[in-house]
Amino acid sequence: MADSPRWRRRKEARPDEILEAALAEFAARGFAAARLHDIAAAAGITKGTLYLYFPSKEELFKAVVRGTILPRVAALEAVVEAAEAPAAVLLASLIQRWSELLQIPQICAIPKLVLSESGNFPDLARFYYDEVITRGLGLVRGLLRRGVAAGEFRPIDVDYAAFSVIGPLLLSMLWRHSLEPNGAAPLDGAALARSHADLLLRALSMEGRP
Amino acid sequence: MADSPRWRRRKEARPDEILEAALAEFAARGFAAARLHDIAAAAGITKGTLYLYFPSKEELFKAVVRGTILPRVAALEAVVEAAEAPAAVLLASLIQRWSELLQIPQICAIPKLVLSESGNFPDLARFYYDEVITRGLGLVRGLLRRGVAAGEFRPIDVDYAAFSVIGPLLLSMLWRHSLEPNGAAPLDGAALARSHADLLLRALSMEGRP
Amino acid sequence: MADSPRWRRRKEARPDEILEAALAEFAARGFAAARLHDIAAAAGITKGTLYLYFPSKEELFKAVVRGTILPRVAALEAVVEAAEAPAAVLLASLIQRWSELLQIPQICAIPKLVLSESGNFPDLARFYYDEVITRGLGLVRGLLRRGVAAGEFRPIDVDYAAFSVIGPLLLSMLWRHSLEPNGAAPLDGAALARSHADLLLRALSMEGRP
Amino acid sequence: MADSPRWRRRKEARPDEILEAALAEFAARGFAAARLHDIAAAAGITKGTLYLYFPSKEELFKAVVRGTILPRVAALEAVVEAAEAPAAVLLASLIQRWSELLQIPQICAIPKLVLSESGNFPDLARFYYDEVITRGLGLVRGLLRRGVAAGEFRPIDVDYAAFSVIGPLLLSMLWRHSLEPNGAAPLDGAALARSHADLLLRALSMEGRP
DNA sequence: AATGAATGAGGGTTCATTCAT
DNA sequence: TATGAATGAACCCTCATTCAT
Repeated sequence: MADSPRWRRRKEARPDEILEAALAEFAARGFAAARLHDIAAAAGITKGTLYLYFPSKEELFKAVVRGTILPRVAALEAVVEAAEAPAAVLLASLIQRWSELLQIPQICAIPKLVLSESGNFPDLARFYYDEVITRGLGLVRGLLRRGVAAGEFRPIDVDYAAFSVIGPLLLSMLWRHSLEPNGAAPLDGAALARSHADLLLRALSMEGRP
Repeated sequence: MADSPRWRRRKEARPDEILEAALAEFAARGFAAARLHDIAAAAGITKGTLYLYFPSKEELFKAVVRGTILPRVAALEAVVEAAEAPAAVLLASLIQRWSELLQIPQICAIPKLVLSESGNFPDLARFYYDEVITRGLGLVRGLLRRGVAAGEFRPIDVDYAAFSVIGPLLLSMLWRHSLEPNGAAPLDGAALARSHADLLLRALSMEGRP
Repeated sequence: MADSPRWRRRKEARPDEILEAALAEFAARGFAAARLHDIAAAAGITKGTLYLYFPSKEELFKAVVRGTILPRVAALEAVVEAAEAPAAVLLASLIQRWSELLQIPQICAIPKLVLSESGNFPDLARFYYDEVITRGLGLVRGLLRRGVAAGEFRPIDVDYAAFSVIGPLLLSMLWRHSLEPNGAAPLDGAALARSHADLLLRALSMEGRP
Repeated sequence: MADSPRWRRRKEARPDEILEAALAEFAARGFAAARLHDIAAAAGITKGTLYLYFPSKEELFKAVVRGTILPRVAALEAVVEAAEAPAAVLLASLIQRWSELLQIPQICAIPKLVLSESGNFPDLARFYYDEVITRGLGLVRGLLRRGVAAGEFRPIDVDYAAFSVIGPLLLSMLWRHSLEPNGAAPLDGAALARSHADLLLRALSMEGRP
């Protein structure tokens, strides 16, 4: 029994298993309504053990948000910054990459979680704003600016245009996470990405200009 | 003290005062973390009195969401359906009207509230999907369809295009409600509306087409 | 309307209507679980009005018990004291009279009520003991004593024999009130009275004695 | 203080300690008026700990009643069924055994508790009727039937006679529990048992019959 | 490292009682 | 006299957190 490999505890894997279980629970119920008992059970441990890894429910929650989202943002940034392609191509590619995140439920849960708990966790909202939103918006704005500067895009207010780019992508994540499980029509991420990119590129193009 | 009565009868005004206080509290903390004690205090009554008007915390929450959002949707519908103007004009007008809702914090709180609690209140999410989202999307889709049929807009996939229209508007509400209080740059609703409408109309226009 | 006789309030009748409703409610739920709201509703008035007639729930409860039981005891006492018949006849008659009380649910409820709440209402238990039990037992003991003195009954310990007389009668009331509504076999009060009287008279008789 | 731990693990002993404390509290106040806080304190624990052992106040109450009474009934049954003695001897023995239960306050509390709460706990009343009353009455009835069949007892209506046997025994329990603490004359259980048995045996005997 | 019994503060809910009308 | 809106104390129950094992 004691030496059965099934029961060998991988000490290093623990924190990640806990974070995964916690994300699922927090996403399903919100911070306040999530129970540590359920998180522990889902992670295959007991309540007391949680406290060996995280000092409180709050810290666990913050660790969940911080740990889940940052790597993704960095990945998207890399896509854009490394490339030399025309802005139009990069924009379409960025939208398409983002739409692929729709396949990952844990990712779709994060925006809802942060927006939901922004009132109770101001520092988390701030962190998310600084590390995710600002960087994400900056990514898009830089891209638009490049396009305008290169004469690919017509001159626009880049700051607000970025909202037109990102809004539908955020909407699709919230839709997937919060509405589809409650009877909403399922979303075809790829089709949405194509449609959105098509509209945006047309909106930005110089065509038809004198 | 002796000459100020402990309480006063205000049966008629009470429910609305309660709903207002409850919306503020639910919006700030979420359903689970909101305390009836605080809602009551904000409404100028005591906890027990809440139960003269609403049978439980849950029902109070549902009444808040239902009562706050429905009138607004109906108002927006009326704007579009009554008008005979070209689709492009209507679309710009719809976006501008919506952007005016950004001035009303209570309205901005609703989407977050529903998305946050969709996991704990499936029937509320369903109600919101049926009565708000479906009707809102339908409004936009009908408008786009009219424009396409009239030869004003180029032929597009109306279903997905509606996401491109609505996404940024939703984003602006969440931004105002959840991010601005936490350090995010303030949003100029009118400017955003102009920018978004400009991009959309360009994206939809026949110009530059053979 | 105002002069409709149906709605004429008989001020004098009020207290009794309240007592009746209160007895039913207290009997069904016990003192603590009975709700003044329900009592008032059953009496056709509102909660506040109760306080015009009784200063508190406790006093209402005491009035219920006191008002319901005392007249009955007095009636039974009169039966015995007035009569000149032989003790055996009187005993059978007393038992039969008592068994008739089984038809009156309100009466059957009283013993349970007093026994139930004796812990919370010591003065009520005391009152009941002094005014009902002592007098009831005294009635039976006096009767037995008369029979022994007259040579009708064999010499017995009158004090304890009274328990043998009264116990089954009490049991029948509790049975009717608490058990029959919960599936117990219905009791034939008259048959029980006959059987009990028959056994008692045989137990007390001189027959078979030298 | 520093050297006395705040609590100690006693998983095995706890349930019984709780049941004991709960019985005392329920017996003293009734179900509705009993406070879990007091029960917990009497058991040497805190309120929350109760819920580790019983899921609700109701279930605790039911466990109290079920756990306290069943063993006693079984014990009495064993006394009667195992014996080969004449019915008269058994009957006197049964009454005497029962009277010994008067020494155990917890037992005397049970009938009152069940009768009191029969309105609020129909299933408990049913359980008590099925498992205690029916079996107790059956015991007595079987014994009487044996005596009649053997020619020891005169022919009587066994069903009703059982009430004459049991009623005084129940009365003595209620007396002990509810009246003695409130000023009633103390009962001598042994003397009452002798008196009752004497009367019953005389009532049932064939003596003096032609 | 891991457990899970125990805690205790805090929340939702009920209801006897009060009092302006 | 009668109402019923309002109160506030008290109760059951939950659950994050602690700590002896």
